Amino acid sequence: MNGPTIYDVARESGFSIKTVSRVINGESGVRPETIDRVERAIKALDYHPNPAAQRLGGGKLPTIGIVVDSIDDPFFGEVIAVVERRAVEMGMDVLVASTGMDAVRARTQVERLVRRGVSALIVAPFGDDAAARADLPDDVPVVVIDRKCGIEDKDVVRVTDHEGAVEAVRHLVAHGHERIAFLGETAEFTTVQDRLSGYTDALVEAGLAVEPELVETRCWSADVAYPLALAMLAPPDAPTAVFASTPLVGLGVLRALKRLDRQDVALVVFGDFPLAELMTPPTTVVDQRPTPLAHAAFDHLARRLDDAHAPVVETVLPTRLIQRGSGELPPRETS
Amino acid sequence: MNGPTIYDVARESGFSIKTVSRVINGESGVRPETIDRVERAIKALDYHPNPAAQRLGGGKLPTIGIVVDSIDDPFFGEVIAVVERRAVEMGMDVLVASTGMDAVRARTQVERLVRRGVSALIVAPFGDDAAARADLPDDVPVVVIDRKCGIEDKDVVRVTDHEGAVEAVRHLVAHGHERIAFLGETAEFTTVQDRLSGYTDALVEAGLAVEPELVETRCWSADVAYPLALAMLAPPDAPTAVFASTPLVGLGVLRALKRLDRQDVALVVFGDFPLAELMTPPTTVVDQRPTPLAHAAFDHLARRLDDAHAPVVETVLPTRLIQRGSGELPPRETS
DNA sequence: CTGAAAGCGCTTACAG
DNA sequence: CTGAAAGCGCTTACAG
Repeated sequence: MNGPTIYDVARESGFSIKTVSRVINGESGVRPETIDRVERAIKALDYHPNPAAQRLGGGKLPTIGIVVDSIDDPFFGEVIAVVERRAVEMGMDVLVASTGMDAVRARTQVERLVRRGVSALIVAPFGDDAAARADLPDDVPVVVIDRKCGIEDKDVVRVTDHEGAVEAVRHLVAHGHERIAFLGETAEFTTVQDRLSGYTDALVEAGLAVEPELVETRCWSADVAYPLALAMLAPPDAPTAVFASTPLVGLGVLRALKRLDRQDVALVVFGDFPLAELMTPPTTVVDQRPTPLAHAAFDHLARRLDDAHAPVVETVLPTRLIQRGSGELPPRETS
Repeated sequence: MNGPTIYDVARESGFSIKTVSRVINGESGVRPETIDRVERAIKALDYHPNPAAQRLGGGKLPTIGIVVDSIDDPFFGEVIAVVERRAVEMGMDVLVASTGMDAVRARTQVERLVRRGVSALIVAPFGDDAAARADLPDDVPVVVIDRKCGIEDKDVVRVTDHEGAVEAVRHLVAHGHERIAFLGETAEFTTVQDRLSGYTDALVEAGLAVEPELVETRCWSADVAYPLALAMLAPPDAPTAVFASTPLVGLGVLRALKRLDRQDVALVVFGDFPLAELMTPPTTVVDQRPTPLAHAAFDHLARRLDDAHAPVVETVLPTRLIQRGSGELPPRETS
């Protein structure tokens, strides 16, 4: 039931286990010929190091931990998919953990993964800035994704939240809208705060008033967003356009529009989502492109695994406006 | 940097490490008072057993491995989300692995997880029956999900593929359709074979002809399904209804319908998907309900973790037809 | 009901 | 450039 151990490889190759260990870990200062013989023995025996023993001996597990809001969120699903693929390529595997948007659980999940001995962590922090910062370990490489949360001592990969929101709202303005609603999640997140300030800035830039009754920041989930969107869009003096700060919020808005049987409300959603192109009209989005984001995060991870003291970097990826129809609707005639 | 060990707990509680070990593992034959004192010490020190040491000592890792086609598939995403939540409840964590629909990779992924020492595995097998069977280990509990692949010696949780397909096609027949297309993935899978036979059986039952040119089984992905659906639906004598064997295929069909600007083709998709209700018309589906399936799989896992020799069971969950509009369209007038 | 010993398969110092 | 020793933190037999 158990495979060959380092002792078997040592015997087979004629060297000591220490030398085999050196070869496995790619340490320098081993004669090429020795490396060759050891590798031959490893192949011959189909030897694979025991990760638990590696860890206990003093190393880390060949494992990457990833902590996200929820695994079945399409955005994070794509991120995890990319990370898993890249990890497998380097012979590592991936431990997933979700926070369920619960700050306490976010903390315990990170703690558990660190205790497990993961080599590195990719984390979408959750909670207020202070909590998010406190949750992250200092003895394990961490790459923060999606939200900065005021974290300065870790590598961060995020998108241009502010600029993306500005672009979205400018786009609506350019199509003639003057009364544009903002629907978003709680303002606890830097991300959403940035998107909200982008919204505000774009309005001011266009010389339009920021109407507080058109700003709704309590959309925690699609289910919560739905009635709030309904309330916002049902009245005769409803806004002619909506900017939704996340795909989940956008989903709530789309449900409300369907319910109201309205296809004349302009909509731009921050974050692309599957089937957006199949809506009627197809949904215009600001794409945050999870795949490049995940690749960038993994690149940083690999770099830091190589050199724990590499300088901290923050990568801010550009978003991209994808015009599909809903964002190009003209303002409807107000009754 | 390192937390307390079992020795610290032994010292703190006044017992030996063996007794502490007994308490940790819930072994019987320990005095209640002893248990109490040890647990108190564990709490006081905030002790957590080192998983790598547990594993190396002879146990398994408190870890569940899950192998699926792809992590960003909404169906599997939901399954993984449920499994992760349940696992965390029992203090275990989750290693994810994707096959990318590649039989070779399916094998190596399972092998890797077993080598890592996971306590149990949840696997959506990939490949032909013989390969799928050969891939699964016998020394680790395995629960097979979604596809049976002729596996008889493992717990299996799947849905009523045949009956679900029959119900879908009957539904279309009941709404007056006589020319119903089948679009699906390769016939390599039992799952799709069952859905195809359900389609055929329902047609025969209704006294309708099975027209080979209406059966397309080469839809590997949404991208492949799209042109095939286009080719099937563009001609003037196109079928009036479509049964899509998976959500991915359904997506291809929806794109084709959008492209053809047709809202009068009846459609039932096997497998629910997000935003189905927001299509025009809303998409009628046969829901395979990933959440109950995942819970059932986890229940089996927990049972087998308790008793490795529990009898093998196969759970077949019922599907559910959700009428949303697209499946209730009447046949269009043929030109 | 409890404990002392040996061992799991690696790694880290430390030698030479 | 290579190796012998000790130790990581648990568990499994085996005693008593």
